[in-house]
Amino acid sequence: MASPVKTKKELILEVSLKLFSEKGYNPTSVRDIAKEVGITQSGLYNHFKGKDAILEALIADLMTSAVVKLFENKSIEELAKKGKSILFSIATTFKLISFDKKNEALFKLLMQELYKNSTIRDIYNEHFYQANVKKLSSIFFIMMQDETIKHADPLFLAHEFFSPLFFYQMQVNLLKIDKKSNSSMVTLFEKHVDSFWENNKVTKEDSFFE
Amino acid sequence: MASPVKTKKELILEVSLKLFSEKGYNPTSVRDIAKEVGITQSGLYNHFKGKDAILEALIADLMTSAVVKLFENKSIEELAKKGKSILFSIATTFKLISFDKKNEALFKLLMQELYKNSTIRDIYNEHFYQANVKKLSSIFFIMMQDETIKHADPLFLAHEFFSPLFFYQMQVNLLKIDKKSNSSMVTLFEKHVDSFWENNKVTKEDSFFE
DNA sequence: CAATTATATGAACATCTGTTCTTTATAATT
DNA sequence: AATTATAAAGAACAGATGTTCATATAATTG
Repeated sequence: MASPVKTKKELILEVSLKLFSEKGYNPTSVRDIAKEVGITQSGLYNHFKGKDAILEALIADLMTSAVVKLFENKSIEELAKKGKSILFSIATTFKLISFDKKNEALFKLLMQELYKNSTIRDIYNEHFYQANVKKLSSIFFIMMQDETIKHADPLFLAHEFFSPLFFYQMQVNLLKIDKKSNSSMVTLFEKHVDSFWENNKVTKEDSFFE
Repeated sequence: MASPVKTKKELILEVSLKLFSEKGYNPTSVRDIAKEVGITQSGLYNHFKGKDAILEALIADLMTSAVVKLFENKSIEELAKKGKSILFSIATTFKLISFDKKNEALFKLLMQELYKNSTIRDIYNEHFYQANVKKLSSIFFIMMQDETIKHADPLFLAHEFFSPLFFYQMQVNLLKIDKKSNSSMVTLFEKHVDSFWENNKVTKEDSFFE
Protein backbone atom coordinates (compact mmCIF):
# COMPACT_ATOMS: atom_id res chain seq x y z
CA MET A 1 0.00 0.00 0.00
CA ALA A 2 1.21 3.48 -0.85
CA SER A 3 -0.51 5.11 2.10
CA PRO A 4 -1.63 3.13 5.13
CA VAL A 5 -4.16 5.80 6.05
CA LYS A 6 -7.35 5.60 4.08
CA THR A 7 -8.50 8.90 2.63
CA LYS A 8 -12.18 9.72 2.66
CA LYS A 9 -12.21 9.41 -1.10
CA GLU A 10 -10.90 5.88 -0.83
CA LEU A 11 -13.46 5.11 1.84
CA ILE A 12 -16.25 6.34 -0.39
CA LEU A 13 -15.02 4.12 -3.20
CA GLU A 14 -14.75 1.15 -0.87
CA VAL A 15 -18.25 1.63 0.50
CA SER A 16 -19.68 2.26 -2.96
CA LEU A 17 -18.10 -0.87 -4.37
CA LYS A 18 -19.56 -2.86 -1.51
CA LEU A 19 -23.05 -1.45 -2.00
CA PHE A 20 -22.97 -1.53 -5.80
CA SER A 21 -21.84 -5.15 -5.76
CA GLU A 22 -24.61 -6.06 -3.33
CA LYS A 23 -27.57 -4.12 -4.68
CA GLY A 24 -26.43 -2.88 -8.06
CA TYR A 25 -25.52 0.62 -9.15
CA ASN A 26 -28.94 2.15 -9.73
CA PRO A 27 -30.70 0.76 -6.64
CA THR A 28 -27.92 2.14 -4.47
CA SER A 29 -28.69 5.76 -3.56
CA VAL A 30 -26.24 8.51 -2.81
CA ARG A 31 -27.86 8.60 0.63
CA ASP A 32 -27.06 4.92 1.17
CA ILE A 33 -23.41 5.55 0.41
CA ALA A 34 -23.20 8.68 2.54
CA LYS A 35 -24.82 6.98 5.50
CA GLU A 36 -22.38 4.07 5.43
CA VAL A 37 -19.43 6.44 4.97
CA GLY A 38 -20.63 8.51 7.90
CA ILE A 39 -21.31 11.83 6.24
CA THR A 40 -24.34 13.47 4.69
CA GLN A 41 -25.21 13.09 1.03
CA SER A 42 -24.10 16.58 0.10
CA GLY A 43 -20.70 15.93 1.60
CA LEU A 44 -20.03 13.33 -1.06
CA TYR A 45 -19.96 16.05 -3.67
CA ASN A 46 -16.80 17.48 -2.19
CA HIS A 47 -15.04 14.27 -3.23
CA PHE A 48 -16.82 13.26 -6.39
CA LYS A 49 -18.58 15.26 -9.03
CA GLY A 50 -21.56 12.94 -8.84
CA LYS A 51 -22.73 9.35 -8.57
CA ASP A 52 -21.52 8.72 -12.12
CA ALA A 53 -18.03 9.76 -11.16
CA ILE A 54 -17.96 7.18 -8.39
CA LEU A 55 -18.93 4.45 -10.81
CA GLU A 56 -16.37 5.69 -13.29
CA ALA A 57 -13.65 5.38 -10.68
CA LEU A 58 -14.80 1.87 -9.85
CA ILE A 59 -14.88 0.95 -13.52
CA ALA A 60 -11.26 1.99 -13.72
CA ASP A 61 -10.68 -0.24 -10.72
CA LEU A 62 -11.97 -3.20 -12.70
CA MET A 63 -8.61 -3.23 -14.45
CA THR A 64 -6.98 -4.20 -11.16
CA SER A 65 -9.05 -7.40 -11.02
CA ALA A 66 -7.13 -10.63 -10.72
CA VAL A 67 -8.81 -11.81 -13.92
CA VAL A 68 -7.35 -8.90 -15.88
CA LYS A 69 -3.88 -9.49 -14.51
CA LEU A 70 -3.85 -13.23 -15.13
CA PHE A 71 -0.84 -13.31 -17.43
CA GLU A 72 0.82 -10.12 -16.26
CA ASN A 73 4.37 -9.58 -17.43
CA LYS A 74 5.01 -13.15 -18.44
CA SER A 75 6.00 -14.24 -21.90
CA ILE A 76 3.93 -16.76 -23.80
CA GLU A 77 6.87 -19.09 -24.27
CA GLU A 78 7.70 -19.04 -20.60
CA LEU A 79 4.12 -19.86 -19.68
CA ALA A 80 3.79 -22.60 -22.28
CA LYS A 81 6.72 -24.45 -20.73
CA LYS A 82 4.88 -24.69 -17.44
CA GLY A 83 2.40 -27.11 -18.96
CA LYS A 84 -0.51 -28.11 -16.81
CA SER A 85 0.57 -25.89 -13.94
CA ILE A 86 -0.20 -22.70 -15.83
CA LEU A 87 -3.77 -23.91 -16.28
CA PHE A 88 -3.91 -24.77 -12.64
CA SER A 89 -2.77 -21.33 -11.61
CA ILE A 90 -5.37 -19.69 -13.84
CA ALA A 91 -8.12 -21.80 -12.32
CA THR A 92 -6.84 -21.04 -8.85
CA THR A 93 -7.01 -17.33 -9.57
CA PHE A 94 -10.67 -17.70 -10.46
CA LYS A 95 -11.34 -19.86 -7.45
CA LEU A 96 -9.68 -17.37 -5.11
CA ILE A 97 -11.85 -14.49 -6.28
CA SER A 98 -14.55 -15.49 -3.82
CA PHE A 99 -12.05 -15.49 -0.98
CA ASP A 100 -10.90 -11.94 -1.62
CA LYS A 101 -13.40 -9.25 -0.72
CA LYS A 102 -12.34 -6.69 -3.28
CA ASN A 103 -11.97 -9.11 -6.17
CA GLU A 104 -15.29 -10.67 -5.35
CA ALA A 105 -16.99 -7.28 -5.23
CA LEU A 106 -15.43 -6.23 -8.53
CA PHE A 107 -16.59 -9.44 -10.18
CA LYS A 108 -20.12 -9.00 -8.81
CA LEU A 109 -20.23 -5.38 -9.91
CA LEU A 110 -19.13 -6.49 -13.34
CA MET A 111 -21.75 -9.20 -13.60
CA GLN A 112 -24.55 -6.96 -12.37
CA GLU A 113 -23.89 -4.11 -14.75
CA LEU A 114 -22.89 -6.19 -17.75
CA TYR A 115 -26.27 -5.91 -19.42
CA LYS A 116 -26.79 -2.27 -18.50
CA ASN A 117 -23.50 -0.46 -18.85
CA SER A 118 -21.75 -0.47 -22.20
CA THR A 119 -18.44 0.70 -20.78
CA ILE A 120 -18.37 -2.19 -18.36
CA ARG A 121 -19.38 -4.49 -21.17
CA ASP A 122 -16.45 -3.27 -23.24
CA ILE A 123 -13.99 -3.78 -20.42
CA TYR A 124 -15.35 -7.21 -19.70
CA ASN A 125 -15.28 -8.27 -23.30
CA GLU A 126 -11.84 -6.90 -24.03
CA HIS A 127 -9.86 -7.34 -20.82
CA PHE A 128 -11.66 -10.05 -18.91
CA TYR A 129 -12.46 -12.35 -21.77
CA GLN A 130 -10.94 -11.76 -25.17
CA ALA A 131 -7.47 -10.79 -24.00
CA ASN A 132 -7.22 -13.87 -21.81
CA VAL A 133 -8.62 -16.19 -24.45
CA LYS A 134 -6.19 -14.90 -27.02
CA LYS A 135 -3.20 -15.17 -24.72
CA LEU A 136 -4.10 -18.68 -23.67
CA SER A 137 -4.71 -19.55 -27.28
CA SER A 138 -1.14 -18.51 -28.06
CA ILE A 139 0.11 -20.59 -25.18
CA PHE A 140 -1.80 -23.61 -26.45
CA PHE A 141 -0.35 -23.06 -29.90
CA ILE A 142 3.15 -23.35 -28.52
CA MET A 143 2.21 -26.35 -26.41
CA MET A 144 1.03 -28.03 -29.59
CA GLN A 145 4.30 -27.32 -31.36
CA ASP A 146 6.14 -28.65 -28.34
CA GLU A 147 3.98 -31.79 -28.45
CA THR A 148 2.78 -31.07 -24.93
CA ILE A 149 -0.87 -31.09 -25.93
CA LYS A 150 -2.65 -32.62 -28.88
CA HIS A 151 -3.15 -30.67 -32.06
CA ALA A 152 -6.47 -28.86 -32.20
CA ASP A 153 -7.90 -25.38 -32.70
CA PRO A 154 -6.08 -23.43 -29.97
CA LEU A 155 -8.62 -20.61 -29.91
CA PHE A 156 -11.48 -23.05 -29.39
CA LEU A 157 -9.55 -24.78 -26.64
CA ALA A 158 -9.03 -21.46 -24.89
CA HIS A 159 -12.77 -20.74 -25.03
CA GLU A 160 -13.47 -24.18 -23.62
CA PHE A 161 -10.96 -23.71 -20.85
CA PHE A 162 -12.15 -20.28 -19.75
CA SER A 163 -15.91 -20.55 -20.09
CA PRO A 164 -16.47 -22.95 -17.17
CA LEU A 165 -14.21 -20.83 -14.97
CA PHE A 166 -16.32 -17.72 -15.51
CA PHE A 167 -19.49 -19.71 -15.12
CA TYR A 168 -18.44 -21.51 -11.96
CA GLN A 169 -17.39 -18.21 -10.47
CA MET A 170 -20.81 -16.79 -11.17
CA GLN A 171 -22.43 -19.83 -9.60
CA VAL A 172 -20.34 -19.44 -6.47
CA ASN A 173 -21.41 -15.79 -6.30
CA LEU A 174 -25.07 -16.69 -6.50
CA LEU A 175 -24.87 -19.44 -3.91
CA LYS A 176 -23.06 -17.10 -1.54
CA ILE A 177 -25.78 -14.47 -1.83
CA ASP A 178 -28.32 -16.96 -0.49
CA LYS A 179 -25.79 -18.35 1.95
CA LYS A 180 -26.07 -21.76 0.39
CA SER A 181 -23.18 -24.18 0.45
CA ASN A 182 -20.80 -23.66 -2.44
CA SER A 183 -18.08 -26.11 -1.51
CA SER A 184 -19.02 -28.66 -4.16
CA MET A 185 -19.05 -25.87 -6.74
CA VAL A 186 -15.60 -24.70 -5.66
CA THR A 187 -14.09 -28.13 -6.22
CA LEU A 188 -15.07 -27.90 -9.88
CA PHE A 189 -12.28 -25.43 -10.61
CA GLU A 190 -9.59 -28.00 -10.00
CA LYS A 191 -11.50 -30.88 -11.50
CA HIS A 192 -11.93 -28.80 -14.62
CA VAL A 193 -8.18 -28.38 -14.97
CA ASP A 194 -7.55 -32.07 -14.37
CA SER A 195 -10.06 -33.26 -16.92
CA PHE A 196 -9.08 -30.58 -19.41
CA TRP A 197 -5.47 -31.65 -19.18
CA GLU A 198 -6.26 -35.34 -19.38
CA ASN A 199 -8.29 -34.71 -22.50
CA ASN A 200 -5.67 -32.61 -24.25
CA LYS A 201 -2.24 -33.71 -23.12
CA VAL A 202 -0.16 -35.80 -25.48
CA THR A 203 -0.22 -39.43 -24.37
CA LYS A 204 2.42 -42.06 -25.02
CA GLU A 205 0.42 -43.55 -27.88
CA ASP A 206 -0.03 -40.16 -29.51
CA SER A 207 3.68 -39.44 -29.59
CA PHE A 208 4.52 -43.04 -30.52
CA PHE A 209 2.47 -42.91 -33.71
CA GLU A 210 3.58 -39.39 -34.57
CA MET B 1 -51.94 -21.03 -29.48
CA ALA B 2 -55.10 -21.24 -27.41
CA SER B 3 -56.46 -17.93 -28.56
CA PRO B 4 -55.23 -16.21 -31.71
CA VAL B 5 -56.42 -12.84 -30.43
CA LYS B 6 -54.05 -11.25 -27.99
CA THR B 7 -55.70 -9.90 -24.87
CA LYS B 8 -54.51 -6.62 -23.45
CA LYS B 9 -53.15 -8.48 -20.47
CA GLU B 10 -51.02 -10.62 -22.77
CA LEU B 11 -49.90 -7.54 -24.64
CA ILE B 12 -48.80 -5.90 -21.40
CA LEU B 13 -46.79 -8.99 -20.50
CA GLU B 14 -45.23 -9.10 -23.92
CA VAL B 15 -44.24 -5.45 -23.84
CA SER B 16 -43.01 -5.70 -20.26
CA LEU B 17 -40.84 -8.72 -21.06
CA LYS B 18 -39.35 -6.84 -23.97
CA LEU B 19 -38.57 -3.76 -21.89
CA PHE B 20 -37.41 -5.64 -18.80
CA SER B 21 -35.07 -7.76 -20.89
CA GLU B 22 -33.64 -4.67 -22.56
CA LYS B 23 -33.31 -2.26 -19.67
CA GLY B 24 -33.91 -4.37 -16.59
CA TYR B 25 -36.88 -4.45 -14.26
CA ASN B 26 -36.20 -1.43 -12.07
CA PRO B 27 -35.10 1.00 -14.79
CA THR B 28 -38.27 0.25 -16.72
CA SER B 29 -41.05 2.53 -15.55
CA VAL B 30 -44.76 1.84 -15.54
CA ARG B 31 -45.04 4.80 -17.89
CA ASP B 32 -42.62 3.15 -20.33
CA ILE B 33 -44.76 0.04 -20.42
CA ALA B 34 -48.03 1.93 -20.75
CA LYS B 35 -46.69 4.08 -23.56
CA GLU B 36 -45.59 1.07 -25.61
CA VAL B 37 -48.85 -0.75 -24.90
CA GLY B 38 -50.78 2.32 -26.01
CA ILE B 39 -52.61 3.22 -22.83
CA THR B 40 -51.93 5.51 -19.90
CA GLN B 41 -50.09 4.37 -16.83
CA SER B 42 -53.17 4.23 -14.65
CA GLY B 43 -54.86 1.95 -17.13
CA LEU B 44 -52.31 -0.75 -16.38
CA TYR B 45 -53.77 -1.12 -12.94
CA ASN B 46 -56.99 -2.51 -14.37
CA HIS B 47 -54.99 -5.51 -15.57
CA PHE B 48 -52.33 -5.92 -12.91
CA LYS B 49 -52.27 -5.08 -9.27
CA GLY B 50 -48.94 -3.34 -9.70
CA LYS B 51 -45.54 -3.48 -11.32
CA ASP B 52 -44.56 -6.35 -9.03
CA ALA B 53 -47.48 -8.40 -10.32
CA ILE B 54 -46.25 -8.01 -13.89
CA LEU B 55 -42.82 -9.29 -12.92
CA GLU B 56 -44.41 -12.15 -11.00
CA ALA B 57 -46.31 -13.22 -14.08
CA LEU B 58 -43.14 -13.08 -16.14
CA ILE B 59 -41.26 -15.06 -13.52
CA ALA B 60 -43.89 -17.76 -13.90
CA ASP B 61 -43.25 -17.54 -17.63
CA LEU B 62 -39.62 -18.43 -17.05
CA MET B 63 -40.78 -22.00 -16.60
CA THR B 64 -41.76 -22.08 -20.26
CA SER B 65 -38.18 -21.41 -21.30
CA ALA B 66 -36.61 -23.90 -23.67
CA VAL B 67 -33.87 -24.46 -21.11
CA VAL B 68 -36.40 -25.62 -18.50
CA LYS B 69 -38.10 -27.98 -20.93
CA LEU B 70 -34.87 -29.54 -22.20
CA PHE B 71 -35.68 -33.12 -21.21
CA GLU B 72 -39.44 -32.84 -21.13
CA ASN B 73 -41.34 -36.11 -20.92
CA LYS B 74 -38.47 -38.31 -22.02
CA SER B 75 -37.08 -41.14 -19.95
CA ILE B 76 -33.44 -41.20 -18.99
CA GLU B 77 -32.89 -44.61 -20.58
CA GLU B 78 -34.42 -43.51 -23.83
CA LEU B 79 -32.21 -40.43 -23.95
CA ALA B 80 -29.06 -42.31 -23.00
CA LYS B 81 -29.50 -44.57 -26.03
CA LYS B 82 -29.33 -41.59 -28.33
CA GLY B 83 -25.67 -41.11 -27.50
CA LYS B 84 -24.01 -38.06 -28.92
CA SER B 85 -27.19 -36.81 -30.56
CA ILE B 86 -28.84 -36.02 -27.23
CA LEU B 87 -25.93 -33.74 -26.41
CA PHE B 88 -26.21 -32.19 -29.79
CA SER B 89 -29.88 -31.45 -29.34
CA ILE B 90 -29.23 -29.87 -25.93
CA ALA B 91 -26.58 -27.61 -27.41
CA THR B 92 -28.85 -26.74 -30.29
CA THR B 93 -31.57 -25.70 -27.87
CA PHE B 94 -29.16 -23.27 -26.25
CA LYS B 95 -27.95 -22.02 -29.58
CA LEU B 96 -31.49 -21.41 -30.81
CA ILE B 97 -32.38 -19.25 -27.83
CA SER B 98 -30.93 -16.22 -29.55
CA PHE B 99 -33.03 -16.89 -32.64
CA ASP B 100 -36.32 -16.95 -30.74
CA LYS B 101 -37.49 -13.59 -29.46
CA LYS B 102 -39.36 -14.82 -26.42
CA ASN B 103 -36.73 -17.31 -25.30
CA GLU B 104 -34.03 -14.74 -25.77
CA ALA B 105 -35.94 -12.17 -23.75
CA LEU B 106 -36.62 -14.66 -20.96
CA PHE B 107 -32.95 -15.57 -20.79
CA LYS B 108 -31.92 -11.91 -20.71
CA LEU B 109 -34.47 -11.13 -18.02
CA LEU B 110 -33.12 -14.03 -16.03
CA MET B 111 -29.51 -12.93 -16.37
CA GLN B 112 -30.28 -9.32 -15.50
CA GLU B 113 -32.24 -10.02 -12.35
CA LEU B 114 -30.18 -12.99 -11.16
CA TYR B 115 -28.21 -10.95 -8.65
CA LYS B 116 -31.15 -8.86 -7.53
CA ASN B 117 -34.20 -11.09 -7.30
CA SER B 118 -34.09 -14.11 -5.05
CA THR B 119 -37.15 -15.73 -6.62
CA ILE B 120 -35.55 -15.60 -10.03
CA ARG B 121 -32.35 -16.91 -8.51
CA ASP B 122 -34.22 -19.86 -7.06
CA ILE B 123 -35.88 -20.69 -10.35
CA TYR B 124 -32.62 -20.38 -12.20
CA ASN B 125 -30.75 -22.53 -9.75
CA GLU B 126 -33.38 -25.20 -9.49
CA HIS B 127 -34.96 -25.42 -12.92
CA PHE B 128 -32.42 -23.95 -15.29
CA TYR B 129 -29.30 -25.42 -13.78
CA GLN B 130 -29.55 -28.13 -11.12
CA ALA B 131 -32.45 -30.05 -12.65
CA ASN B 132 -30.71 -30.24 -16.00
CA VAL B 133 -27.35 -31.13 -14.53
CA LYS B 134 -28.87 -33.92 -12.48
CA LYS B 135 -30.84 -35.33 -15.38
CA LEU B 136 -27.84 -35.27 -17.68
CA SER B 137 -25.78 -36.79 -14.92
CA SER B 138 -28.20 -39.71 -14.82
CA ILE B 139 -27.98 -40.04 -18.57
CA PHE B 140 -24.20 -40.10 -18.41
CA PHE B 141 -24.38 -42.76 -15.70
CA ILE B 142 -26.31 -45.04 -18.01
CA MET B 143 -24.01 -44.28 -20.91
CA MET B 144 -21.13 -45.39 -18.74
CA GLN B 145 -22.85 -48.65 -17.89
CA ASP B 146 -23.57 -49.15 -21.56
CA GLU B 147 -19.90 -48.51 -22.34
CA THR B 148 -20.92 -45.61 -24.56
CA ILE B 149 -18.76 -43.14 -22.69
CA LYS B 150 -15.75 -43.61 -20.46
CA HIS B 151 -16.15 -44.06 -16.75
CA ALA B 152 -15.90 -40.83 -14.79
CA ASP B 153 -17.86 -38.75 -12.32
CA PRO B 154 -21.15 -38.27 -14.16
CA LEU B 155 -22.15 -35.22 -12.12
CA PHE B 156 -18.90 -33.48 -12.89
CA LEU B 157 -19.27 -34.32 -16.56
CA ALA B 158 -22.74 -32.77 -16.56
CA HIS B 159 -21.38 -29.56 -15.03
CA GLU B 160 -18.64 -29.47 -17.63
CA PHE B 161 -21.10 -30.03 -20.43
CA PHE B 162 -23.60 -27.38 -19.36
CA SER B 163 -21.37 -24.59 -18.11
CA PRO B 164 -20.00 -23.54 -21.51
CA LEU B 165 -23.52 -23.62 -22.96
CA PHE B 166 -24.81 -21.12 -20.43
CA PHE B 167 -21.70 -19.02 -20.78
CA TYR B 168 -21.68 -18.97 -24.58
CA GLN B 169 -25.33 -18.00 -24.55
CA MET B 170 -24.55 -15.08 -22.27
CA GLN B 171 -21.72 -14.05 -24.56
CA VAL B 172 -24.00 -14.10 -27.58
CA ASN B 173 -26.48 -11.93 -25.66
CA LEU B 174 -23.83 -9.37 -24.86
CA LEU B 175 -22.46 -9.22 -28.38
CA LYS B 176 -25.97 -8.76 -29.76
CA ILE B 177 -26.63 -5.81 -27.46
CA ASP B 178 -23.72 -3.95 -29.02
CA LYS B 179 -24.58 -5.28 -32.46
CA LYS B 180 -21.22 -6.95 -32.70
CA SER B 181 -20.72 -10.09 -34.76
CA ASN B 182 -21.53 -13.22 -32.81
CA SER B 183 -21.17 -15.80 -35.54
CA SER B 184 -17.87 -17.16 -34.28
CA MET B 185 -19.37 -17.45 -30.81
CA VAL B 186 -22.37 -19.32 -32.15
CA THR B 187 -20.19 -21.97 -33.76
CA LEU B 188 -18.82 -22.84 -30.33
CA PHE B 189 -22.02 -24.64 -29.34
CA GLU B 190 -21.47 -27.40 -31.87
CA LYS B 191 -17.73 -27.51 -31.44
CA HIS B 192 -18.30 -27.96 -27.74
CA VAL B 193 -20.43 -31.04 -28.33
CA ASP B 194 -17.93 -32.49 -30.79
CA SER B 195 -14.96 -32.08 -28.52
CA PHE B 196 -16.89 -33.18 -25.47
CA TRP B 197 -17.94 -36.35 -27.21
CA GLU B 198 -14.47 -37.03 -28.58
CA ASN B 199 -13.06 -36.68 -25.10
CA ASN B 200 -15.55 -38.95 -23.41
CA LYS B 201 -16.74 -41.55 -25.87
CA VAL B 202 -15.42 -45.06 -25.53
CA THR B 203 -12.78 -45.71 -28.15
CA LYS B 204 -11.79 -49.03 -29.65
CA GLU B 205 -8.76 -49.33 -27.42
CA ASP B 206 -10.81 -48.59 -24.30
CA SER B 207 -13.29 -51.37 -24.98
CA PHE B 208 -10.54 -53.73 -26.17
CA PHE B 209 -8.71 -53.61 -22.85
CA GLU B 210 -11.89 -53.79 -20.81
C1' DC C 1 -83.10 -1.22 -23.44
C1' DA C 2 -81.24 -1.05 -18.84
C1' DA C 3 -77.79 -2.46 -15.65
C1' DT C 4 -73.54 -3.95 -14.73
C1' DT C 5 -68.98 -4.89 -15.38
C1' DA C 6 -64.54 -3.92 -17.57
C1' DT C 7 -61.47 -0.62 -19.30
C1' DA C 8 -59.71 3.85 -20.09
C1' DT C 9 -58.41 8.64 -18.66
C1' DG C 10 -56.23 12.62 -16.27
C1' DA C 11 -55.06 14.61 -12.23
C1' DA C 12 -52.99 14.15 -7.96
C1' DC C 13 -50.39 11.85 -4.25
C1' DA C 14 -46.34 10.73 -1.51
C1' DT C 15 -41.86 9.11 -1.85
C1' DC C 16 -37.41 8.72 -3.54
C1' DT C 17 -33.85 10.22 -6.51
C1' DG C 18 -29.36 13.04 -7.84
C1' DT C 19 -27.86 17.45 -7.33
C1' DT C 20 -27.10 22.35 -5.86
C1' DC C 21 -26.73 26.09 -2.77
C1' DT C 22 -25.56 28.65 1.27
C1' DT C 23 -23.45 28.45 5.46
C1' DT C 24 -20.39 26.68 9.01
C1' DA C 25 -16.48 24.20 10.71
C1' DT C 26 -11.96 22.13 10.07
C1' DA C 27 -7.27 21.76 8.10
C1' DA C 28 -3.34 23.52 5.53
C1' DT C 29 -0.53 27.11 4.02
C1' DT C 30 1.65 31.50 4.23
C1' DA D 1 -1.90 34.51 13.64
C1' DA D 2 -4.16 35.36 9.35
C1' DT D 3 -5.56 33.50 5.13
C1' DT D 4 -6.99 30.22 2.22
C1' DA D 5 -8.34 25.87 0.71
C1' DT D 6 -10.93 21.71 2.08
C1' DA D 7 -14.70 19.21 4.02
C1' DA D 8 -19.01 18.99 6.29
C1' DA D 9 -23.94 20.03 7.19
C1' DG D 10 -28.75 21.25 6.26
C1' DA D 11 -32.21 22.79 3.50
C1' DA D 12 -34.18 22.87 -0.78
C1' DC D 13 -34.74 21.84 -5.78
C1' DA D 14 -36.67 19.57 -9.83
C1' DG D 15 -37.56 15.35 -11.82
C1' DA D 16 -38.99 10.62 -11.83
C1' DT D 17 -41.29 6.84 -9.72
C1' DG D 18 -45.33 3.58 -8.29
C1' DT D 19 -49.81 4.07 -7.02
C1' DT D 20 -54.58 5.81 -6.11
C1' DC D 21 -58.82 8.09 -7.02
C1' DA D 22 -62.79 10.01 -9.16
C1' DT D 23 -64.67 9.95 -13.45
C1' DA D 24 -65.92 8.81 -18.15
C1' DT D 25 -66.43 5.53 -21.88
C1' DA D 26 -66.93 1.04 -23.90
C1' DA D 27 -68.38 -3.81 -23.67
C1' DT D 28 -71.07 -7.34 -21.75
C1' DT D 29 -74.93 -9.24 -19.64
C1' DG D 30 -79.68 -9.54 -17.82
